[in-house]
Amino acid sequence: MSLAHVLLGLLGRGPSSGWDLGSRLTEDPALGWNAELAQIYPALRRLLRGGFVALRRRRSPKGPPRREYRITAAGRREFREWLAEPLEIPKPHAAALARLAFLEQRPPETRLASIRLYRVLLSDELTHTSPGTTAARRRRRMLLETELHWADAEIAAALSGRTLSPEAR
Amino acid sequence: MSLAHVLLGLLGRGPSSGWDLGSRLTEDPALGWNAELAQIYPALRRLLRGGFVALRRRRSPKGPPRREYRITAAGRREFREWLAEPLEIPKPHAAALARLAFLEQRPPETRLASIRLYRVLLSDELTHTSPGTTAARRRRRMLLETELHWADAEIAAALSGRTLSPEAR
DNA sequence: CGGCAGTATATAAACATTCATATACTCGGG
DNA sequence: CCCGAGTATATGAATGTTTATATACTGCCG
Repeated sequence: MSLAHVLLGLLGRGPSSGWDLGSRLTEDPALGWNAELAQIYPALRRLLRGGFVALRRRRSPKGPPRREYRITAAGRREFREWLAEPLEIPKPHAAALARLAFLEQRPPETRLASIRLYRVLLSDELTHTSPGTTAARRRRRMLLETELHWADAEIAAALSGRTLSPEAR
Repeated sequence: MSLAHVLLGLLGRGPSSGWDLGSRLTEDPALGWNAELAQIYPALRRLLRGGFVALRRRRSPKGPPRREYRITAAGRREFREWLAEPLEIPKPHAAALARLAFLEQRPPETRLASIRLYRVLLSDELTHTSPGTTAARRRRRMLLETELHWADAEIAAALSGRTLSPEAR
């Protein structure tokens, strides 16, 4: 049950609404978790019922009234316990990676095209990535850079394998 | 719906049973997907009903009879279409990363301890990782190595910040 | 021969996540 | 003044995933 705890973590930095929490999750992939609003709203209600957050309605300059949640002492306690739980290397669940894993079975042109496309996505992502102001962001940036190197190496290898003239300097 | 397609991909390398597919998924994290047996068995049945795989029962040297599935022409077609779908940078869903993202809020000792623990996990994982025989495995290995570097840098930074004597050679 | 470990399949229930859809309020442009 | 875009909350249905549990067959050890 990570979503609830990630929300508590974000609320620990200051009160905010479900909408804001959703934006922060999708805007900062270094947070390590993503969720739709349809998931966040019920989660906040459960947290409220459990006494981990408190609610204050505020009318907003635009749009309907905001429901601002702030973390309670019980919420902080719960969050700290979750933070202290033993870490684990995550098990992968990513369609893109699954596709990459089967590339070897495809003809070289297809393979090359896929990796090139993935490379574009990676460099896009890297340019939209904020500089490493926290450990988690530094980590994410380093990983993206490594993936970029990997993609370049695979592209070079595919080219040299196809043309039989080693271009992989 | 990635699980079904990953199973088709694995079956493309040769017939196998639900049990074997499960083992392969958990043993090779470079495949990019993980699933429990409780999820794999129903998925295989759906593939069978859809005509994407065919079933043959074989008695095994030990244990109950194996149900071996092999991919059909329709299955290969379906798999190829899935492979051709556009790639996307995955959205993160990993409790460990979510914890790391909130480390900044914790006292330096806690932070240091957590990163050190994560470093142990990483180097464990790296020693159990088979050499890069495929693009996906090379990718995974490179990423693990990068994470290791990241962890070392963070540890060094935490130490120098705490002791005020820069040990980060 | 009784129990344990490993192989193998299976299901129900609980839980988590995504997708589609609806509503409401504000502001600015046509 | 109506419409679209952006802000904000919400729900139902479908789908996907995990956890707990059950069964069965074999070989080995005590």
